[in-house]
Amino acid sequence: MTVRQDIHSSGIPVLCQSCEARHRGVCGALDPHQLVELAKTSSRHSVEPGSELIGDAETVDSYSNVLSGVVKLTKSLSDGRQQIVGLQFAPDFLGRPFKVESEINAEAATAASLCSFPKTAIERMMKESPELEHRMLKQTLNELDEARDWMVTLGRKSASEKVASFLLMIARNIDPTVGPTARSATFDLPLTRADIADFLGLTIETVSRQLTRLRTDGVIRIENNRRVMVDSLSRLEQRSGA
Amino acid sequence: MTVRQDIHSSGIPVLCQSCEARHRGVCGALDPHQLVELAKTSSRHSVEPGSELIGDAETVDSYSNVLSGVVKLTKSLSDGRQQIVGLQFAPDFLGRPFKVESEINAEAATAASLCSFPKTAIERMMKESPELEHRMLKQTLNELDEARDWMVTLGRKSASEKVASFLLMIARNIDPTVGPTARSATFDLPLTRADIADFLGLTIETVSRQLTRLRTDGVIRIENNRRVMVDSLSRLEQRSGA
DNA sequence: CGGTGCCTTGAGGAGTGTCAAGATGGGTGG
DNA sequence: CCACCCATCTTGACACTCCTCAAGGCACCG
Repeated sequence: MTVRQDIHSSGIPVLCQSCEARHRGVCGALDPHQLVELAKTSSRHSVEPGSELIGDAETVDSYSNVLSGVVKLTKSLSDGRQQIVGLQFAPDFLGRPFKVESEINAEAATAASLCSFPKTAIERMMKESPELEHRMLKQTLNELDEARDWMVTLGRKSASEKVASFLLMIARNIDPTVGPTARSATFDLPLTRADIADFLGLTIETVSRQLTRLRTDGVIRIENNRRVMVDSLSRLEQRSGA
Repeated sequence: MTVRQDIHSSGIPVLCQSCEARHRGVCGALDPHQLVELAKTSSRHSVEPGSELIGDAETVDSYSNVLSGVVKLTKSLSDGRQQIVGLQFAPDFLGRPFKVESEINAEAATAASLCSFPKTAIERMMKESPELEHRMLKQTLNELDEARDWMVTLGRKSASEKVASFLLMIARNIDPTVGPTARSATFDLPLTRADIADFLGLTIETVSRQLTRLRTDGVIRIENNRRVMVDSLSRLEQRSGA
């Protein structure tokens, strides 16, 4: 036991030993030596809801792993209309390789903790480690699949289907007890009504009305405007347009 | 001259010698030996508009490069509502690595020519050639950027802004003379009104009305329902919401 | 010359946005 | 502990955009 543990954790930076990104995230592609190198220039930090992570200047020359919380990726039109184009959960990788400037903004939707490292460090390692680039490719492909799923929602679903679809997606990402066979779910919404509206291409009022309707129809229960209980996920799914 | 040509083309399969994908596409990542290997199992073929390329069975175990024409990627809801989630132009790569079944359909929007090869061949080469995976990552990141741009269009733009945005995007992809500084453009629409509607999350009628409005306002001219002339791209851009 | 797709145009209505008011809840300071 | 404030959320009335349904035009083809 002690020997096995020594084998597995020998040389792994303290910072990384209990880090989820080392397993399911991109850091899983790195060997102990590379982890040590990366950890030298890495730092964990916590951010408050609303903190700007990428966008108007600031942290443009670093990448991060999301360790907890939810980060929203947004794009805006010149007149202020906004659209959320992605949500990142742990242990997603945050940043856009091979591009100096991003037209995307990233903002903490909830309290969140991140592990950040300089762009140059990761980009150097990507050149050396095909496995790292392989993981990046896989995550990017997954994000592309998600983006295309949401394009269907944005383009072709009604307001009530959009809200139901959103709740389903959050349930699957937030409630750790929700597997493929789960029948019910409980979770705190990581987004305000305004964020949900920006995610679904609706207004705050429409989101609120649809949530009220789902509540009065007995599909969901809501506590404190944030906590949502879904007794029958399949009933919710029926309303999501599938 | 002859010597130089010999150097550059020595050992390159005939199939590939004049192929655009060898320059701007993923095949640019392969060395002559690998090209020869891949070409052994590759085949070019032309398809007619409407041909199903990925989807209900058929060619699920092969990848392709788009050599000419336009391919539309679609997703559908169970009740038949459809959304186009991407358009592929030459020399884009077509296919979803690391996944057995795709929930995406691909269909030729115009007459198109493709170069296809077995999944296994590419996947083997990706393991051997980091450069190939690097190119795949870059294309995937670009597609993700495009998808997110369209999410803004789908979620936050009005019908007239959507149609203007669509025309701009097509102009930039189709008319070879359109650079960043071009003031005007002429092109054939690669999509029917129904396709445009599926792309923009609108109905055929709304698309038609908005095109008519752009025409009566003098922003575009249309011949034969397909050929579009834009005298002032900046006027069109003003109407795209930017 | 009549079909058959594809596109356009019109009239009317449903669904969502807009504007405005009021409710709720969490935090702060007295 | 209560009073107050502020942000967030809900609800209502109305307007407008876009969808639905229906008819008609146009080009291509047998």
